[in-house]
Amino acid sequence: MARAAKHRHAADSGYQRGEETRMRIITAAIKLFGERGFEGASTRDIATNAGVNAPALQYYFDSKEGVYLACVEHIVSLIWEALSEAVERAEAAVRRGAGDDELIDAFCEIQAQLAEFMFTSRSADDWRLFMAQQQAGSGPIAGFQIIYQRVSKRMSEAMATIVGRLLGRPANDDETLLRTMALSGQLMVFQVARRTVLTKLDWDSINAERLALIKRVIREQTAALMRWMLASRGAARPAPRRPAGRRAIQ
Amino acid sequence: MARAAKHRHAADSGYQRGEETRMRIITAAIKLFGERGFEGASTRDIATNAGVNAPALQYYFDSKEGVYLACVEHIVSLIWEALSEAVERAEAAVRRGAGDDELIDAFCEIQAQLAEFMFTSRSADDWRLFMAQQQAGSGPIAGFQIIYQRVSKRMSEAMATIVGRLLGRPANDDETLLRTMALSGQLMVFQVARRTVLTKLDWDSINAERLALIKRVIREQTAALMRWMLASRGAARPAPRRPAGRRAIQ
DNA sequence: GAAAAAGTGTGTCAACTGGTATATTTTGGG
DNA sequence: CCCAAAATATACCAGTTGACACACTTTTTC
Repeated sequence: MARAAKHRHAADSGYQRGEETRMRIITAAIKLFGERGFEGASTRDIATNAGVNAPALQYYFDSKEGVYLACVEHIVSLIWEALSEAVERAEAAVRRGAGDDELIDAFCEIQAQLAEFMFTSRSADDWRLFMAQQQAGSGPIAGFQIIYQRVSKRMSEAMATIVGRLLGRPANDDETLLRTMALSGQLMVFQVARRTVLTKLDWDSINAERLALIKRVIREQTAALMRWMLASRGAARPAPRRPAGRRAIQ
Repeated sequence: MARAAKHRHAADSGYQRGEETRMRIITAAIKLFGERGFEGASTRDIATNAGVNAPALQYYFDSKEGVYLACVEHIVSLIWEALSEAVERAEAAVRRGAGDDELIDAFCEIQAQLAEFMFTSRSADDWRLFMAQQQAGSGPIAGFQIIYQRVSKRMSEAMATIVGRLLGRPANDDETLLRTMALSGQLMVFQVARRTVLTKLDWDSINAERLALIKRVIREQTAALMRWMLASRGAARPAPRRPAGRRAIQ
């Protein structure tokens, strides 16, 4: 919080109006950063879009980078708000040594919450693009990493721990982590390549029914994969030729 | 090809020197567009990096957007060069009504080729970032879609057809397409979120050994999922209790 | 070997960028 | 009501951007 002193704007003042415009700026910035990337979005456009004038950005956030980081903070807090419950449940399940089915369920629940948030959160389109730009390398990546880790690290550690349990491997094992990421990729692809998805399915948007379909597919496949992991646990690795898990199917 | 007339440069002239510098510009542009996005990369920087002066870009490509589209064309042709064989094999397997195992293998082979290309292609880092920027929405997206479809459409149709066969559903069915994409996501995540992957695994780069591990994980999980699809084919959806087909597994 | 085409270099422009200095207005507590 | 803090607005700066006009050199062709 040492940085806060630099701002001319006292973030925690009793003044309400300041907080409001601060929020308007962040909202507009997320949208424009998402659409055009960090360098592509000009501070002037952000200001106009937020209904303020250009120096307001310096007043509230010191610099363009400050605006960007404030956007990250805002998005991260939104995500965590949506995921914390599921993640904490998963952590608890692991701690108390829950059974395999329960672990699988906890994992799927995190994914389900994530999917729900990805597709239904208000202004989801805006921050999803923002995140995509970030992954692509746009913006002050160092600052992003620091802030983003708050939610990402904890979530993926919870997921990796579960996968590790099922595999009978350490949670920080290379293979465990890779498998966890591949699992997450099933859902992630719908966030990152949403445009491609919509085009290929000839969908105009994602309504409740379609979201339910996506969630079902992801859940089924994730559960199937995790049961497969369970079944092949301990099996000799280099010979996966034979039908190792006959009754591994649910 | 109507656009070609606009260029002062005759792309198919006998002149060799022109083609060379044209290529140097594209190479430099892919790198810079990838690092900084379409708007973040300046034509001057691209020119300097390519060892030419600024107006050369207008001379060869008419405009900044022209440079960008030429980059897309170049990348797409590289990708297709790497994937065409595997895709054509898959298409052939489908046509001749090959067995399930063979279809699964053909699918995995496409993924394997893609992985190989993603991680080992010369200057892979450059065009991967370029693609990531594109997916994020940076750059003249309309032009990209048109060009990119040349490879993307055919590849994903081949993959969807195989998945459809295994599921006993049409290839253009919503569920088929979603499952195909979720499958692809397992690999895609390593392209899109490579930075996250490297950080979480504490890897500095991806060497041959690590690539082999990734490919094995993806292949195993993809094959497992596809066998699961096969096994649950025809089973009543809400009650996947019975091990419907044990002979279906491999 | 000269004319024409292809390619390269120099100088310049108007538009826009992020940021600053500096009013002016609005707000809230005494 | 008053006045200091908070918030908003005006005018401006130096640097960069994409693009252009035009002169120059190299290569090909007849």
